[in-house]
Amino acid sequence: MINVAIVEDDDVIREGVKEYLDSQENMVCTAAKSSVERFLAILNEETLPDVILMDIGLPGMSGISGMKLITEKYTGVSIIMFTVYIDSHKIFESLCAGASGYLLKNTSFPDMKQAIETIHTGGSMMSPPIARKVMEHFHTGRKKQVTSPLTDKEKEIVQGLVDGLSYKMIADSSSISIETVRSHIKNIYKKLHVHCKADVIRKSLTGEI
Amino acid sequence: MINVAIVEDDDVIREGVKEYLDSQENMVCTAAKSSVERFLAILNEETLPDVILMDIGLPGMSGISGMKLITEKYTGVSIIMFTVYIDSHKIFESLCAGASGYLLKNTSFPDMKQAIETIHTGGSMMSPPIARKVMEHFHTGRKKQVTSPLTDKEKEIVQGLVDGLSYKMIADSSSISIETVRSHIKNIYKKLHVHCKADVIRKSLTGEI
DNA sequence: TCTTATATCCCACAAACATGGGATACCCCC
DNA sequence: GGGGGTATCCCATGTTTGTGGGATATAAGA
Repeated sequence: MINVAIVEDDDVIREGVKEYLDSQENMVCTAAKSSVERFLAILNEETLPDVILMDIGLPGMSGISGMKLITEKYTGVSIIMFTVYIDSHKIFESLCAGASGYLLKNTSFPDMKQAIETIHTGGSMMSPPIARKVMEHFHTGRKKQVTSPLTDKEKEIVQGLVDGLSYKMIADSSSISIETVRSHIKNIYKKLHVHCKADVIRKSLTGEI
Repeated sequence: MINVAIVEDDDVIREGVKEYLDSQENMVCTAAKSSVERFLAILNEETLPDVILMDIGLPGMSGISGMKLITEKYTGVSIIMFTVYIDSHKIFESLCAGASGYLLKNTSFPDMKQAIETIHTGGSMMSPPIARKVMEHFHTGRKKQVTSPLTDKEKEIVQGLVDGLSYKMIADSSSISIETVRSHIKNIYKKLHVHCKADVIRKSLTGEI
């Protein structure tokens, strides 16, 4: 049984969600409050739910501020932001503050149920437009390693090192002699001005190459 | 009608997915290739699909490298990474390289279909464990000390390794004997279940410790 | 009190790595 | 045609690392 709470000021939505959740055989809505303040007033170790559906635009304290307070005090509770905002700033503020999921209010009840189940089992769920924003956030970070002085073969060797393989294992996986691997590595060290494997791995993982 | 291509070296999976997609009334699998090289050989403006399902662990060029080539040349195509890797490094490398989705291979056919539809309409989809990793990436400042089984001294040694120092250099910088460093490292290896320095560095840099 | 974890040190041996030499062959470019 | 870069292989030598054994001391728990 998954204990769920909802903090949402719109009466129709809040009560509708509560009714739907209570009608599921594997979950129960233990609290349905219209503001963070009212929710905090009844929150303690005993009433702590597994998952909280939290609106962002609330009267009084915002859902994001509320989430920060709750996650600081109680570990182990997962919070799903439940809102109409597709605004990047609110999304990333929520994620950075510890949200485990981000659902838009147009999400269907079955999808909401699935999201709650997923998050309860350690996964995470975002509505597709939110996921798109998050993805695009990473896409902006691509532009650098055109400067890599390494050849494809050398990059392949480097990947082997990063994967924790020994020279022998790299040689086998590329079907070349260990001596060839050693030779490539000598050239890699020269190009990168390093003198040990650890440096190559660090440079690779930190994006320096 | 959504044109989909799949690049996957496992014959059973590739043909199974192709068959499933072709049996859907709103999509068609226009290409099913076993390597990036073979896919690129038939790829042009006419054969360009709407969505590409791309394996990461492929013989020859990796799916991530393949994606970089494709997204650089053709804009407007969406690529879903389709793989067994839950490794943070691979996830973020994929996202930064322009992936529009990230599905694990245990994804059901209906979920896969939904992901393709979602991505085709401008959304994005990640398997829940992947979404969790992405979310955790934003959760700054919490999580560290709960996941790390290492003591402060051991973390100090690990930092030395990450910085590319030899045992001797770590010993000097901490004003302890090299034998003590070796002893700590033996304990670190035991705790992390690894057998070489490279693994420790990778785990540290990818946030696994 | 006894065990456990931590931190400090030592020895010895084998495996892996770093570095210096080579060699051959291919390809591209001037 | 020759020089430069790449890819492939080999040898020798010394260093670093990995792993197995120890030892001592202290602090924290069961």
